[in-house]
Amino acid sequence: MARVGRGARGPSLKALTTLLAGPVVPAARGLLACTLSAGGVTVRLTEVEAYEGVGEDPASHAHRGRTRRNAVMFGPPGYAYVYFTYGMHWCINVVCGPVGVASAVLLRAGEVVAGLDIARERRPGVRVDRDLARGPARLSQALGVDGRAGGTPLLRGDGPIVLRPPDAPVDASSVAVGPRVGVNGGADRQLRFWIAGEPTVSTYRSHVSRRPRPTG
DNA sequence: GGGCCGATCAAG
DNA sequence: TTGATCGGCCCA
Repeated sequence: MARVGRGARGPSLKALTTLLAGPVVPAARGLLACTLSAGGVTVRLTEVEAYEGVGEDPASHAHRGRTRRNAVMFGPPGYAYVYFTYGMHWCINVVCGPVGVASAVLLRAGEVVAGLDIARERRPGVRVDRDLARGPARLSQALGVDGRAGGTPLLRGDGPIVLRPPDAPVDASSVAVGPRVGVNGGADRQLRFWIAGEPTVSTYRSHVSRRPRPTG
């Protein structure tokens, strides 16, 4: 769909900036295959989830309106919303939409493409490189990202986290869609996007378990 | 001021 | 299947 000229070259930084300022679904799709660099490690994003803003998406942190915690979501696009959950995990979001619209994209998984040694150090016990950034909290841990990176710009290139457009665009036919993970409200909506066939995608909960009833 | 729950992960 | 572990948010 996206006709980006210049051969196999992906979208420009400017194009990505524009994309993030718009509706969250195209923004989420456009974040696939982008690279994210922090703390000496670079990952290629393989799985993301879109979250709408106030009112329409019960699963969104901004659903109930603006609070001190989610204030970044209401700001300009292209900034990091980093939140802490389950008493131990950090997760990274890219703020989307214009100022006042609190949509965001949760970065769920990626493939480590640079800084492999550092990522392995940050995630001791991981046997397979595929698992280094497989899952939102793992992704943050591999990059060494925590709450301190919250509210910083991602596209400017001078912050703790640097987001760059993909080297090569993702073919639309290779993007898979499904329901979001661990979401109660709005679970029926198809707002999770990943690159089909990527081993780094956390597909273990891609759909409801279909285990047959023991006794019928 | 108190209690509950969460956009998770890893081990049994 | 369940424990770990703590900040945000709701209710009193």
